[in-house]
Amino acid sequence: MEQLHDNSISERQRQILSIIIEEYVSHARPVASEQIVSSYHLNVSSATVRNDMAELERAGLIVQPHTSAGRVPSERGYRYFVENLMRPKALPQDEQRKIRHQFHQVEMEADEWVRLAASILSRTVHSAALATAPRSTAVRLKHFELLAISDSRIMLVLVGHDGTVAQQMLHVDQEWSQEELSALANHLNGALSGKTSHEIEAWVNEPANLQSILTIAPSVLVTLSTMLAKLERHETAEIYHEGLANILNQPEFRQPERMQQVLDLFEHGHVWTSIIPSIINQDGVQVIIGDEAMGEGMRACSIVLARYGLGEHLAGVLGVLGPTRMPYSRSVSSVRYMSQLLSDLLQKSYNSPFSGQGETQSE
Amino acid sequence: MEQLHDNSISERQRQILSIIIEEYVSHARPVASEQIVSSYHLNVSSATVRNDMAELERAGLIVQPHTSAGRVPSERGYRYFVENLMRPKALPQDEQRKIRHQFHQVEMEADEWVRLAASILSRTVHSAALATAPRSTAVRLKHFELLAISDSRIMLVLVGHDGTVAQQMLHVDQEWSQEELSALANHLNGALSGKTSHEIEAWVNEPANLQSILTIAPSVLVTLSTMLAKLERHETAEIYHEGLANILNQPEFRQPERMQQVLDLFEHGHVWTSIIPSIINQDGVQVIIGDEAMGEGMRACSIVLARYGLGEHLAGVLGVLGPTRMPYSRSVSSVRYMSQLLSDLLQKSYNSPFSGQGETQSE
DNA sequence: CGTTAGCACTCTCTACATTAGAGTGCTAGC
DNA sequence: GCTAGCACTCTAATGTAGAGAGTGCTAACG
Repeated sequence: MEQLHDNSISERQRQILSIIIEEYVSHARPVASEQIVSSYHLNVSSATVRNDMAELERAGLIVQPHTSAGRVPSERGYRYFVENLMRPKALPQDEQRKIRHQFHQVEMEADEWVRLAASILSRTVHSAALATAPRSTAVRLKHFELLAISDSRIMLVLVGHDGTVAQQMLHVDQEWSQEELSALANHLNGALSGKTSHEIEAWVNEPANLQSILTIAPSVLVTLSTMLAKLERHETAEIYHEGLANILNQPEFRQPERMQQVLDLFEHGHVWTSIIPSIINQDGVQVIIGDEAMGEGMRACSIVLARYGLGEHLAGVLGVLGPTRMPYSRSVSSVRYMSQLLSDLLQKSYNSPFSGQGETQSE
Repeated sequence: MEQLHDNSISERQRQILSIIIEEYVSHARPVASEQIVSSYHLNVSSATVRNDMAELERAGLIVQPHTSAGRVPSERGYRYFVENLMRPKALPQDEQRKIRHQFHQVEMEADEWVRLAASILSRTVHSAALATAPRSTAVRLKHFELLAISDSRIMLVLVGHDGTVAQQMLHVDQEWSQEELSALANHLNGALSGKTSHEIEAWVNEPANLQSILTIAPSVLVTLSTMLAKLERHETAEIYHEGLANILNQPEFRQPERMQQVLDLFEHGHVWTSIIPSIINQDGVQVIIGDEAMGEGMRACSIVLARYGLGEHLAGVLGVLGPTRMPYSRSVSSVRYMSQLLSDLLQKSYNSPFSGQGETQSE
């Protein structure tokens, strides 16, 4: 049925591609035709497999490191596998139980859960794992403080209704006493508590609201609003990571420059800031292979990511990063299960008084 | 004059030890007697140097990887060098200028400075660098919030007078409404704002203070006090790090297990939590060689650390981590200079309204 | 007694040649 | 369309020899 659909890859060729990928992923060395017929009973000879491999190579799905070597999947090959061939099955029951057990063992907080999730992921998939703590997608201001730091600097600290915090320095050209600042903060807290970034923005535009307030009020308000907005977009989210050693030990990262790139990624992860917001807004597990989404030079790396959270209200991202030679099926299963699990835990823990406007629900 | 002082290491032998260390540090390969006399004019022959080297080996300061190889410094050798031989001179003027330039280029905040400091350190010393943001050594409560998260959980968020923040979850056996919690927080904020952890502790012990307050008040107060105390001890301090690739590329970290150890150190740095508080309370640059302070297995690593900050009030830690084969002299100079520079910057920036009780100073 | 030239000895490293073997592509035949 | 068979290519492993690096020791020298 599917034979014609993508030009002229026969069913058996697909099967061979699958085998090559599986074998290569687990043994990290080129796969030979003889090896395929002996390990899997295809009812054809190695010569036939060779012919098929020649075809797969022509289609750009596998490559040959050198003349007398077996075949290795190409990036396109992995992509094809992930999209058409692989069928990730759920994690085995006992593994699921073991994982759940670790979570239930100790009563913990969201941040700890996320850290634990990264740790477990990195171990089950044997690669690096990463995760961000859950954040509300619509943060409401709970309270903020203005602190006089020096003549020209004021620190603004805000607390969201969900407990998230953010700090930012404000530069002003006039000196303000702590008393003046506290008074201003008091006044504004009364008016703004419970508002979102948009609502604050709107409030500022009501001329009446700004009368008889200190002259720095506008800049304070703008800063407040943008800080809330940043929180919502997860721009300031801290990213937990774990298991770097797992992938840096892999043969493909022996070359110093490859290693350098991966480490850069984790030390000042500019890349994440572009990827994470896009993941947050999608359902399901996303697979990024090679340099598909990241800059050139992140070849040799793949990422499997998923969103977790409570519907619209609270969300985070978690996933694994490994070499392109990665067990995609297992990774996808693990990431999917873990995101589901984390969502469930959050559900139980935050049957959330702040999830909506006034709608408080209880069990 | 110093000849006798430590048993029978002659002046020339010390000189030879210095040369061996310098050479080995920069070229990463065992140093031969011939190499020493040809590169440095010692006015003696290689045979003499060999005799001295035999003696140095007997003293445990150098070792020989195999029979026909040159010598390599031992951990004791490095330690001896750091304590008796090396004289770190200030960084060259132009380098100092270049570094200062990077700081002055952009007006920044303390956190950014610290990050930049780590980044510069890692580049000037060519190893990994780490730094913690400055924290007050006596944090006063500015404000706190109680947030109803679910039936049995309350989140406590506190803001210090210097802008530091901390969050913690509280478990309670009774359900509290957000209104009740806010009222309690309001009341307590009024009474406690400006107090240190000790003062809060004392306040709690005044029986009169706890009358007619909600029953969860005591646990809230205890939590508040311990959170403040943790802040002061830098236990929750985030550690910036940079330049991991610099050291993981070094030949001594080729073995996977070595690499593993270093990465563990950075991923969940339990080690730091014990080292950092002890550094905070000392002046000057500390050098930790091999597994002197860290667990077994951190062989092959050395750390050079120093405190920076404003007298008693505000302090942080910064330093570099590299292989034991590290340019100690340069590291010490760099760390010293950087800590001085950071202290100066803080001095100028935080001519601090909150450094003492009420003593506000201005320029 | 400290220093040195000389030398034997040990060990490593490199180059080179050789071989074994892995794996393919192709051809001819079923 | 499949397969047996084979020539061809390239890699990886092995062995050998020689060069070179570096030492320790000894005997001689001031």
